Amino acid sequence: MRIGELALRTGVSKDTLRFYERIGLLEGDRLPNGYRDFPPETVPWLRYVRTAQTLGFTLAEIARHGAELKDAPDSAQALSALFEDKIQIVDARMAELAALRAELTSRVGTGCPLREASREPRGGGAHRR
Amino acid sequence: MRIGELALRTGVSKDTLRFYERIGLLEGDRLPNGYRDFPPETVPWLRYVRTAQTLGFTLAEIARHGAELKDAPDSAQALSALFEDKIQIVDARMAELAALRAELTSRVGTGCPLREASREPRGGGAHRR
DNA sequence: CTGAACGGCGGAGTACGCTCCAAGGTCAAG
DNA sequence: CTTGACCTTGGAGCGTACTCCGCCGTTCAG
Repeated sequence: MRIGELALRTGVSKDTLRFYERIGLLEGDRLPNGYRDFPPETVPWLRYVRTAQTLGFTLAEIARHGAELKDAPDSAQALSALFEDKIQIVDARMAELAALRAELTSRVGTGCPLREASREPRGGGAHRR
Repeated sequence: MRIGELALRTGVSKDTLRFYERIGLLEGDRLPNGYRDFPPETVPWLRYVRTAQTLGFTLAEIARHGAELKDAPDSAQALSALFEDKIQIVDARMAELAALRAELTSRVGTGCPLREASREPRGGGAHRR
C-alpha cells in the first residue's frame, strides 16, 4: 500500500506518516521506484498508535514498545509481560480519572470554585487526592 | 505566599509558575516591592491543573475553565454544568482506556504482535474496536 | 556595609508533534 | 509527448509547554 492510500484509510496525513517513518514508528519497504510500500498491518497499528497517544503515551514510547514487540516475535511470555505493563499504566490512569471524576462530582451543586482568591476566610476545604 | 514557597509546596518550578501566570493560568497579586503574592488556594488549584493536564487537557483549556468558574461565582447551576461537561469528557476518556485495556488483556497470552509485516498469511485477526 | 538568598524581567533555547513548502522524479491516460 | 495525479526529499515554521540565562533589584543576617 502506498502512502496516499494509507493516509486515506487511517486519516493520518501523508506528512505525518513520513514523519512517523523518520522517527521509527513506522517502517516502509520501498517499491523499485522509491515509493514507500506499507503492509496492510500498518492500518491497525496506526489505530493502536492513535489510541495509545490519546492515552498519554509519547510517540517515542509507542515506537519503543512496538520495537520490543518485534524483538520478541514468538515469546508469548514477553508479549504478555509487555501488555501487562501497559495494562498497569492504563489502570493507573483510570484511577486518576476516577479520582478527578469523584472530585468533580462532589462539587456538582456546591459552590466551591477550586480557585477564588480571599473571598472566604478558609472554611471547608474538600481537597483530598 | 511568594513564588519560592509556592514552588516548594507544589513541586512546580518558579519558572513554570511565572510561565503559568503569563498565560493566565495563575493570577498573582503583587507585594509593594513587586514580588508576586499568591493566595493559599493556589496550591490546590495547581494540583488540579496537574491532574487535568495528565488527563489530556491543554493549559489553555484549563485556564479557560478556571476563568468560567470565576465568571460564575455564585451560580451553582453554571458550576454544575461545567463540572458535568468535564465529567463527560472524563467518562469518554475512561471508556477509551477501558477499550484499550480490554484489547491488551485479550492479547495477553496470545502471540499477535499488532504489527509484524508479512510473516503469516493474515490468519486470526482479533482487531475489533 | 556586604554578601547570600530571594525575586523580577525579557529573551533565547528545547522537545515534541506535527504541517507546509519548493523542487523535482514516476507513471498511466489521452 | 504532455498533463495530472502521485510520489520523493530537505528544510522551514508552528503551537504547546516548558527551561535556562543574564542582568538587575530587594531583603535580611552578620
